[in-house]
Amino acid sequence: MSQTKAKVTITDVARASGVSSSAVSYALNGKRGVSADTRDKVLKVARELGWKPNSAAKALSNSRSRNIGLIQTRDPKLFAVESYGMELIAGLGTELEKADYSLVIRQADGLESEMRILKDWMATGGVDGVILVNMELGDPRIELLEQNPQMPVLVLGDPSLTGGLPTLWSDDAAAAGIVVDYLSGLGHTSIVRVAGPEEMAHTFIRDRAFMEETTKRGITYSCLHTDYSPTMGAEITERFLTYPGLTSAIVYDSDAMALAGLGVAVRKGISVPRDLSIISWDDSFMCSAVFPSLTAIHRDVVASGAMAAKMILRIIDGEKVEPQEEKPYSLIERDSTGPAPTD
Amino acid sequence: MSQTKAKVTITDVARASGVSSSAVSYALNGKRGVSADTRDKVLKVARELGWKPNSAAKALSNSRSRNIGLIQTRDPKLFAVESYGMELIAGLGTELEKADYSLVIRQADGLESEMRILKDWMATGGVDGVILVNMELGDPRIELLEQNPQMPVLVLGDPSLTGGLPTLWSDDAAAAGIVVDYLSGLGHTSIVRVAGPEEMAHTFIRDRAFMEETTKRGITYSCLHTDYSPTMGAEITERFLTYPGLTSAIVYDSDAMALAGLGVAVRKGISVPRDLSIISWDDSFMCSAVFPSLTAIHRDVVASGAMAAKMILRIIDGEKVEPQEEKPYSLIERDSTGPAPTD
DNA sequence: CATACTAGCTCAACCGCTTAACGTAAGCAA
DNA sequence: TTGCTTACGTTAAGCGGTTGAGCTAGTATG
Repeated sequence: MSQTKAKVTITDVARASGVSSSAVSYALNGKRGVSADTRDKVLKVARELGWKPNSAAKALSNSRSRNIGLIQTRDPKLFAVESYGMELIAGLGTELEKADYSLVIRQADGLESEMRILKDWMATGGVDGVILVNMELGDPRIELLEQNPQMPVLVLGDPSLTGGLPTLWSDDAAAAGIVVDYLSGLGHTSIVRVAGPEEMAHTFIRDRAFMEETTKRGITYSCLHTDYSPTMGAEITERFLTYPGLTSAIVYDSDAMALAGLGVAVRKGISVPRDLSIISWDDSFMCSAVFPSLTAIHRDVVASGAMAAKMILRIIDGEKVEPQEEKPYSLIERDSTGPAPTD
Repeated sequence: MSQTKAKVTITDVARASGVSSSAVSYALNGKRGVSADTRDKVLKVARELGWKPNSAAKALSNSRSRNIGLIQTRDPKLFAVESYGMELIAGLGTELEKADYSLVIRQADGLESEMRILKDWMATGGVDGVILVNMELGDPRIELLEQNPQMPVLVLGDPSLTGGLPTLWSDDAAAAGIVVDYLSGLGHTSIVRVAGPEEMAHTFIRDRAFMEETTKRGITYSCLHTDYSPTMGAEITERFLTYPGLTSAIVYDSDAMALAGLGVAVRKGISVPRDLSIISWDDSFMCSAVFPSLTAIHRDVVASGAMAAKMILRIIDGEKVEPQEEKPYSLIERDSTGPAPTD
């Protein structure tokens, strides 16, 4: 085995193959300027010596770090609650891997520190592009990135709220329609929604869509916003269920809250789905594992992550990328939903 | 506002403050060699121009990338199932952030590709240190890193299986003792364990510990290994519960499998905890949200991540770091465990 | 046969920052 | 005055690659 001693540089390869370092560079990068013989020789030597290009040198020389940046905001504890983050990373990661790109993750404890990190990346060239997630209403990141068009960016969020930046988005409004349709079809005339934080862009989109869809069908609709924590989801459920007959269906904006809500209902002796139907927005293994299993709005986050990776790479390559829609949500019917109770 | 036009380099700062670029470097890095006046001037100019050191240049010059590497193996879909990964990242991230380090994540689809990535990092200098997780028995990564002592590494795993490498470890054997003690105290005379994959180092440790602890107390113990998927956890539970009276307590190696197992039991009309006690190894919000809530072995993964970050940074700084133990596991008693049924 | 062109290679500059080595002037003691 | 420090700056080399501009020898062209 080749004992990788110290760092082996292009100069070592050059010396060992009896040519200049430029020739080595040409050979290794498949450029013209060297004969086939020399190229073979160099490649062979490089392989034997276990040469790999130093990433810093390469980055400095062609101003490309081969890094994609992703910033995690929100409370670390809450993060773990959601499968979204991990699935996204997995999807991004696998696809970036193929392009020999790395995913750089930084942790922010709010929009301000996220802005700082973004500015940092723009000034230091630490990443070749960024992916923005968890967009808020009037998000300052949009303006920042619009003002600095030299930094490739992909926003995961609704195009109506992301300025002119390239986006990958899910049609949450359509999904809201599916949910309302479905519940309405089961005879429910009232829907309660335990939503995410009000300032989140996707919450806003959903809020509006639910409002419209329920109004259209003459369904009573009421909505309370949470911080996405299961605890708060449980509290609100508790409050709603204290007055029986208030609603026959609750839609949760996350699987974690749906699970917590289900727990509350069961504890209160409320039968799901006989007395109460529950829908989880976002599907995960929990939804199918728990009893009764949870009807859920499903989307393939890993696939979206992979798609996002492909898009940001194209954007980095200078392509103009149009807003693209994810594979649409689908409703997975399980045991937590049923006909509205006939009182 | 300062319109960040193009990249601003140290040379720009030098020109603008009328000194050489070296003087600027000294000034900005707080080194001696410049007068207080000059230093102030330079700092002021740098701030005005919005200068930030180019990370590639800095990395090239002092052979420090300020990146810590973490490799995700395992099936992306399975990943999302566990909160462990995300919590670890969160813990690492917040702590690295303080030291102005970034977390670089790469996705591998097996040990071989993980080895490739590690070798890559060692040759390219892409990261200053790596954190190894999900250790397996006879893991080839140990040997690789031992042979290349120039690459700082921290292993998250039991010191008995990680050669001489620095480790941060949890005392799984002790926790196994706690579990067996607890169940034994409740009068259970038989324990079934739905474990993780056999090749995982921590599974091995737990296997051995459970075997010893149960033998010591004369408890019937049987164990089946899974791939950690909730599906497989459910299947095995199904199989075990087909013969009633086979066991009165099941311990699951992950919260996901525990939830799935609970679902199976409830569906079969088995009362938890009256007829069956369930313990989840690894606690998460699910365990408290579900009904009945799950008694669980708890550890603070976010805190461990933070500790791991501090350790790897010290290792990078050349300190010799002794194997360190995480805050010990604790058993959180909830509703899924109770006295053994008296037949 | 002189000229032009091209393939194959080397030189040297450059990416942006660090740092050892050196120069210079001021400060101080003898 | 000389000699020795010390403080403050500059120059230049180097980190490990890339790349435009030569240079040289071989081949095609008129």
